[in-house]
Amino acid sequence: MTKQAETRDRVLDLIEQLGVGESIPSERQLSANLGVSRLTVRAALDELVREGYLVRRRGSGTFVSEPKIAQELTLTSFTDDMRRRGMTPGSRTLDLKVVPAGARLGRLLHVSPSEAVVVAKRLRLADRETMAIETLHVRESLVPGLTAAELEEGSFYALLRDRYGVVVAGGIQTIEPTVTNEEESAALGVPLHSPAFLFERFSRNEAGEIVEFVQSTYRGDRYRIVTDLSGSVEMHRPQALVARGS
Amino acid sequence: MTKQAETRDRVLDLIEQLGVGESIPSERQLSANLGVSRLTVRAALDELVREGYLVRRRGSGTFVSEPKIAQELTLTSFTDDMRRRGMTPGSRTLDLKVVPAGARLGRLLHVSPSEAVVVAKRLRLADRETMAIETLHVRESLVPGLTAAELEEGSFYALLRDRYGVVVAGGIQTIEPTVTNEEESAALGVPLHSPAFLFERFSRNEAGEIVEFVQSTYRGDRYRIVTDLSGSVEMHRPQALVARGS
DNA sequence: CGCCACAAATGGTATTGACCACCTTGGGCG
DNA sequence: CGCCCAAGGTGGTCAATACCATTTGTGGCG
Repeated sequence: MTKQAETRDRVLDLIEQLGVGESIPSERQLSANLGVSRLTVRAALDELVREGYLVRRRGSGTFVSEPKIAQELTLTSFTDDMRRRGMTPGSRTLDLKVVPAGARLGRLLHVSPSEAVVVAKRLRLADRETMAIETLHVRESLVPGLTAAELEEGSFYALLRDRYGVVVAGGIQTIEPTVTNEEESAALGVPLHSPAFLFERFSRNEAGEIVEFVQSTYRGDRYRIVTDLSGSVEMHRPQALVARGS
Repeated sequence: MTKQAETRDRVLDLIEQLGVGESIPSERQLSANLGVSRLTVRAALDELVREGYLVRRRGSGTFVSEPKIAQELTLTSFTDDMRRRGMTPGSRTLDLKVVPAGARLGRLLHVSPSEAVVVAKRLRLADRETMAIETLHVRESLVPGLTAAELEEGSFYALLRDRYGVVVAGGIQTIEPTVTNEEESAALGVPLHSPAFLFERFSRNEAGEIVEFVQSTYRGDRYRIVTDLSGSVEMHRPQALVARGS
């Protein structure tokens, strides 16, 4: 455990005992109290400021900040995303098949066109209501024996990690507006040609290899993206997805 | 100009002359070459790493990273957003009027219904092509004498800061999918009922007062949101703020 | 020829000391 | 009583130095 990490934890303890808007001890005081140099304190505070726990005010002090809606949220998992806002996530597998990748999928997943690929179509539910319809593409060799039932149990990423030892380390996601087609309208329970988000995500493991390609259509009447613009200059970090309350 | 900012600019120059994947000089070399301490170099590099220009490899060096197209695209102004995408931003004011806020606008802007409000409708251009149509609402007392021409010159936020001394410090933005109506289709040059993004943004100054309310409709065929999910694992921290008593 | 250990170089962490720019506050003056 | 300004405290920046952990290339040994 580095001193910086220890300092971070100590300050986090302090933060928990304080209310929003109260000030933490000055950097010099923390330095003396914790027996570390001021620069180490600053490095730890830098981290906490980046994460949104604290705000600095030059000449004044460092204060506990209001919890930000957008902080701590990751875009990676629908399951986590829903849980964080108190909704119960669910999943219903509509179809699961193993097929040769073919030209298009092979190119997208960076595998040979003859390689076996699992293609699964499923509904994503929040509080038993359909929030999105999703098509998942993943190399069959990564998830041998994957069943439709397993896909409904919990987070796919947790499954990947715990059962198959595949850790999702990063990815790229694009979002565009679209309108629902017949299949999507029926699945989501919305009128034909309703506005919707189309999410396309490529996930990579630590080695940079593509793990999955996912296309999701989110109903536009119940799902919206909320971004917190606080600290627009310095904070080049999180964007978060937030489901609109019903 | 602080030494750190100078160092940052120098390194940025170096980056432009190098290709992706090439290494910049070591921190110690930069320190010697630029005549600043290694700490200052590190602070500057920290910033560039945060912004995605560089990646560090312990024991190996610091390298130019692949350009991340738009990972914080919605966090800044349209002007900055387009520049980051390598396009030339522009603006054309369609209409600008000063009207009483009324009930709805007064509530949104947190002002009296009788207060004068500037309502401006303008096209946002990228490389001379229409990218979005936007309606801006701002208290008239904040921007006395604002003209249509000024709105076309550059970033509205730069104008607010430089001419009116109003610094936008934060805000909340929501994004939802929609389809274009007649006016939007005509303005954007797309068919009626084309998919589009509807952005709604509330900006606040440092005091937390609402500065502006903006509604923007972005054409969905040319504008996509791209998010980089790398690092989402690291950001997955225990959240003490939720449990904290208020 | 191939493997391995070691040395050099790199970024990561940490200390001490100093000065600056800014904000807050309290005391003094009108 | 109220205003103003100076002093002290705060975060922001910078220097010089030291040691650690990791990576990598190279030279020597088998």
